[in-house]
Amino acid sequence: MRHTSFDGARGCYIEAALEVIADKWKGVILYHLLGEPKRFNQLKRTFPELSHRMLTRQLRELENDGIISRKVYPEIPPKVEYSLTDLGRLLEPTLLSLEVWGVRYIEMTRYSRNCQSDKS
Amino acid sequence: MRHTSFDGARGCYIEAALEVIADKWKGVILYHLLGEPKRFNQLKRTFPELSHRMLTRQLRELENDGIISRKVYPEIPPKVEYSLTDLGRLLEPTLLSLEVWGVRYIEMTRYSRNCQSDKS
DNA sequence: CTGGATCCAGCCTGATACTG
DNA sequence: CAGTATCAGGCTGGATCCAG
Repeated sequence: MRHTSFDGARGCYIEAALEVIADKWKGVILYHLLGEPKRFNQLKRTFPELSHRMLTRQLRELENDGIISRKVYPEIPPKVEYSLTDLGRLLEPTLLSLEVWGVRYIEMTRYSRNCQSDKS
Repeated sequence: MRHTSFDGARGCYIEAALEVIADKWKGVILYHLLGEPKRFNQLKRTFPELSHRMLTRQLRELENDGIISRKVYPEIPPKVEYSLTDLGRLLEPTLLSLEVWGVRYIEMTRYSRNCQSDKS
């Protein structure tokens, strides 16, 4: 939306794309949704550092942008599943490409970090 | 594919990647550096919405992350050129892929924005 | 031209409490 | 379980000034 003057047509598309997914959490969320649909708490557990509120917001935004879809099961207790839309699934090559780059990045910068995903 | 293990530690790489480039401006800057090296003001003019301060910061961060390199010409007035490093250039497929997605995104969301402007 | 430092308003975020 | 509302505090980014 806040898409204003730019240096030409070329930047437009990537800017639009970045506007939607250029966010660490969004990217990671989308990445984790590449597989099967996930429930809210499932995602929440996946990202301990991501607060409840933020996760909610990110999911909302992604949903509004048509990248993920939210399926509510009218049950008690509530059950909601998030999955990629067709549009979201189109991001798969990009995300995987980014992951590949991430590997290179860590290699080349000799990042001596451990890939522990559990920080709970 | 290992689509079943997206919950695991594999997220590390994409997380690392997103941590570095998951920023609208960084992405756009990198995109525009895919071509020839650019000077500071050149970039600044390219992104009117991006403030002097932010551009400086983003460039610094990208530089520190080894994605772009900064070449200073010891002249008066100063001249500095920014270009992609080898690592940064590895992002090209990802960025282009993202751009392609951006096209789809705009199409599918029926974004009625006009991306035809002049190319400078 | 490039870019650092400072000030300050505004947004954003996490925590918490509450609803269905 | 899933999600919203509220609020205080921190962080961020823009504007500005200064420097090489």
